[in-house]
Amino acid sequence: MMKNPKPSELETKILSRLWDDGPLTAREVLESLPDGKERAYTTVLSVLQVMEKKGFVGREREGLTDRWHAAVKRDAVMGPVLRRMVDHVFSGRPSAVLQQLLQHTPVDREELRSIKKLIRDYEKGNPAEED
Amino acid sequence: MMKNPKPSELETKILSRLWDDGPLTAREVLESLPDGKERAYTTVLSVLQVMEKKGFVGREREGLTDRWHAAVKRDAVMGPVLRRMVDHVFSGRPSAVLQQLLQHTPVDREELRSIKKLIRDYEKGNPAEED
DNA sequence: CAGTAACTACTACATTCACAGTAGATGCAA
DNA sequence: TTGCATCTACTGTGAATGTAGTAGTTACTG
Repeated sequence: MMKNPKPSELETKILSRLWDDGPLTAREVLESLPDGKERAYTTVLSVLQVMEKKGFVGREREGLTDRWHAAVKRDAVMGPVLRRMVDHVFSGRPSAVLQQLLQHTPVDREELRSIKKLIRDYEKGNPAEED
Repeated sequence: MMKNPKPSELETKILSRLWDDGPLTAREVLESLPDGKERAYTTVLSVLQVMEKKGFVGREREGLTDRWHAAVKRDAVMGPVLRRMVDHVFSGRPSAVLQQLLQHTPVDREELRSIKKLIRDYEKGNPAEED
């Protein structure tokens, strides 16, 4: 449908809510936006409507209100975003991103385990050769 | 100096060039921008001038031209950006970011080594330094 | 059935971005 | 010393973004 019309900042936040907690009403989205910023109801609704035109979200009527859902997968959106970031800002070095991550975000034991597993799995899938 | 006035898309690309290859002239920046897009010289210069006002970059005269350099550290800018991304888009799970990374960006042997080292160091409670 | 509450559609608007043209300065080539 | 090339400063512009108001619709309340 669309190639990679990157969602804007606010659009991304909205998508994240939809990805995490399935179909939500505009009001629910408004009230659970991850940055806790004050916004008018119509602000979120407007953005949702724009996003619908862009194909990022869809909706179904439920009773007297609409429930919105993401129409694109998190991977499909964020993969390319990360890819661009690695290429454009970290000189193609994903390790540089990981470094920032470890340094600037909280990584609990569970997270660390996940991370190590990801790497083990990756190595299994891509037997160390290349160069 | 400034809290976290997030640089725009293009500003970030420019910063990335300055972070990687020290002071550059406007023309050098233009010609080495990581997305390979065609732009006028004055476009880059304009953006650099705006960035200077924002405190992102500085310059020193060298002969008949200015050499621009980053005035903020990569970590100071990208750390918070990544942090926000983790919080707002990946529900606070840095591992989810790494997963996207492994899946959508090329990771050569050298990179994989770096990544593993980062994690070893992190576990040692000894976050790796720079590069 | 009239009033109110909640929702949606449509429109508006200030700001920021990305982009670039023009004019003026300055050094180099001939 | 005149002209060309290149640089910087300044100004402008279309589009996207984030924001919200207004009007209209729908349905429940009493």
